[in-house]
Amino acid sequence: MKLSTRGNYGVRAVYELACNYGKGPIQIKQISERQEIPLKYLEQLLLRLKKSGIIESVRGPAGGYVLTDDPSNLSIGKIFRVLEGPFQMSGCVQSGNKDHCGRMNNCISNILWTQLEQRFEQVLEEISLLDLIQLGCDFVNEDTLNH
Amino acid sequence: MKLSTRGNYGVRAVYELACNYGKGPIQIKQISERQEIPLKYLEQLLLRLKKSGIIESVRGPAGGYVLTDDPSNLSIGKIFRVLEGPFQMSGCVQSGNKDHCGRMNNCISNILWTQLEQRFEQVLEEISLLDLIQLGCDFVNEDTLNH
DNA sequence: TTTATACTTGACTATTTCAGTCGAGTATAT
DNA sequence: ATATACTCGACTGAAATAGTCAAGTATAAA
Repeated sequence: MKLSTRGNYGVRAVYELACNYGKGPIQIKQISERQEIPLKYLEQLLLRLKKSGIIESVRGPAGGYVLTDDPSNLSIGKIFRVLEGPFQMSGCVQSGNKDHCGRMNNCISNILWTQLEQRFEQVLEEISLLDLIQLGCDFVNEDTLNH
Repeated sequence: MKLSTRGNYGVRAVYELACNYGKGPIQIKQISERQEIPLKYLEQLLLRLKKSGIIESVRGPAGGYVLTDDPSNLSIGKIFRVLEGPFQMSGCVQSGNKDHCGRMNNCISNILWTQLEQRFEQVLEEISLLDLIQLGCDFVNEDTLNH
């Protein structure tokens, strides 16, 4: 059960923007260096995050990326969904998909997988970028995450 | 965030055994047909489940597979772990892995990913095969899964 | 003791995704 | 003008996925 690096990279990149929220743009090169993410790969990820509306770009000298909204309004689930798509426990069942796959009615997948997907997404939804900032850069308070 | 078919197939296959718990072995061919899982692929999965101790095999005519333990003692998380490995939010951080990756201390991944992994596994751990049986083949009671 | 049944094992394969690279292009502040 | 910094499309090697194929081995029953 391995998730790709994209969500991981994405959260770390946006975290850099969140730390600087309200203080102007941060350059992609800076993010790349601080978070040790390959620059050209990061470009792709930030572009997708921009198209989704999570971040904005400022072109030209002294440009960079900024967060469009307050860190408290951005969950890590939203970042994951943009970069990795929604959770899918199986090909035939997607959250909210009501289409029948032919054996829908004697398939235990039916609601079980949908439920699991929803609960996974819920876990990601509960943590905001503000939480990450407040917990500090170098260490995360386990109690808060456990809530 | 797509999980492979193996966990899905695995739960469905073991579900067939769980329904027949205490009533003798079920043949792989039967599982394959009822759950519409490719026979040769299913062989691989059942072999792994057998080696992990979750199921046992009986060779020869009238043979097949049986669950080694009561359905109430088997979580779907255990099946997933055998067939897909533990949750990994990224390559560098695994639950319980205390090795340093060089930038461990200024990496927000550090405890965050570990926490997420644990909470995901917890979700899978909460649902037993008995739950699945009791909820019935054709429909799953959402309230129980939401608990 | 043969035989049919059913699990066991290893090797092989096509397709897709991942993770990343490369190179050219566009917008803009100075 | 020009240097800076984001944009975009195409390309690539490696790995995982989702299977298939072809041989085994163990055993109950005739």
